[in-house]
Amino acid sequence: MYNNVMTAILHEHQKIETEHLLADLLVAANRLTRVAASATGDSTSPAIWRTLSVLDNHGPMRLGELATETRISQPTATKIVQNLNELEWIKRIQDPHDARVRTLAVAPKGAQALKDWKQRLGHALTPLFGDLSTAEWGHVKATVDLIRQRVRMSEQGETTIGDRSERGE
Amino acid sequence: MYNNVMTAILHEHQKIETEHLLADLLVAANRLTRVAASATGDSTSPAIWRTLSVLDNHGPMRLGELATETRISQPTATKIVQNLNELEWIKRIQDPHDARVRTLAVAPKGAQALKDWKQRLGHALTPLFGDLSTAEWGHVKATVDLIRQRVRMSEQGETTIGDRSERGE
DNA sequence: AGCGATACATAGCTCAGCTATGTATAATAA
DNA sequence: TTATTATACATAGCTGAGCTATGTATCGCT
Repeated sequence: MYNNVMTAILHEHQKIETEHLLADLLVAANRLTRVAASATGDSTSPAIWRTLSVLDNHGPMRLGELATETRISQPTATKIVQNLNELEWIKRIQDPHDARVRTLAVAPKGAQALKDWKQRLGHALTPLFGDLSTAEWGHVKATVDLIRQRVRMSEQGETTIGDRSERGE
Repeated sequence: MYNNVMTAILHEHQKIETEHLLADLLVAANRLTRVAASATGDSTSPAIWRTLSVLDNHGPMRLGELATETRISQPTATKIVQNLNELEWIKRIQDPHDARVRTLAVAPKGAQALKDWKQRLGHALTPLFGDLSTAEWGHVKATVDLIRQRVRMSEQGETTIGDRSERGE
């Protein structure tokens, strides 16, 4: 039965149109973000959750590291981190060897907030996604894993702009 | 061989943890958006592409319709539409029966811009996604289709805030 | 001791999101 | 027909995320 689903994909879409698929994925996900925002009434920005998630998955990291990892400029990272700090969702740790460095770590409050948000979001979208089959959840999970993996890959590959040092000034 | 992939999902993850999966999807997609933005150097905002895509898929629609469909407030829709209009990517058509209504449609220039963007994005992410198997593309495509379908479903379901008329004022 | 490089902060801009409110037109009731 | 209410969109004005340019403090090295 599950194999039928697979066969359907392989036969009906033997040639999947991948040309626009990634763009369509981003647009669809963006729309889903809006649906989620209105369904949960969440006023906290996606950037906050993104940053907190990265910090949570990756463990303690420097501000600059966080900026390049999440592909935002260093000043933008500074601002988001300030917001997270005011919420007491992260803590800034002074590096004992380098006074310039602020190492960032998720605070217990932040870990809880993240967990709660994911759960709230899941529940809010249950009316829409509650009836998904195991196979369909499998597609979603595979996609999430894929994206995560490739985003991690991208850390080395592409051009990074933002710090003077990296533009050779 | 492709069946092995499927079997792997079904056996190794017989019980997929769906609790946080949707949140993880949104976060991952958000990160991918950042990767794409930095890879393409695209200065045009995701909101512009989202709005243009919706208009392109749906066909001509009113501003208010666009706002509820994309789950943004009417004033936000007005602003985005103004930006799209300045780019000449959409056209505003006067409704002959109701002078208040501005019907919006994608202009040829906009359709081209959207197509070009999707292609640029696809190419820019080829280093990351070029090696995906047919099965993996299948997962992505299935996920995109799922999201689209459920987002469309959400039009009726959830609470809509934004217009005075809908808050009973 | 001094000087370039580095890590982060600040200033100041644009755009996307919001609520509250204004304005013009339609629809309806007096 | 005219006045009232409802509707469709625009405007005002705020916050936060994104950016570039630049400032400040510290490190590393000569």
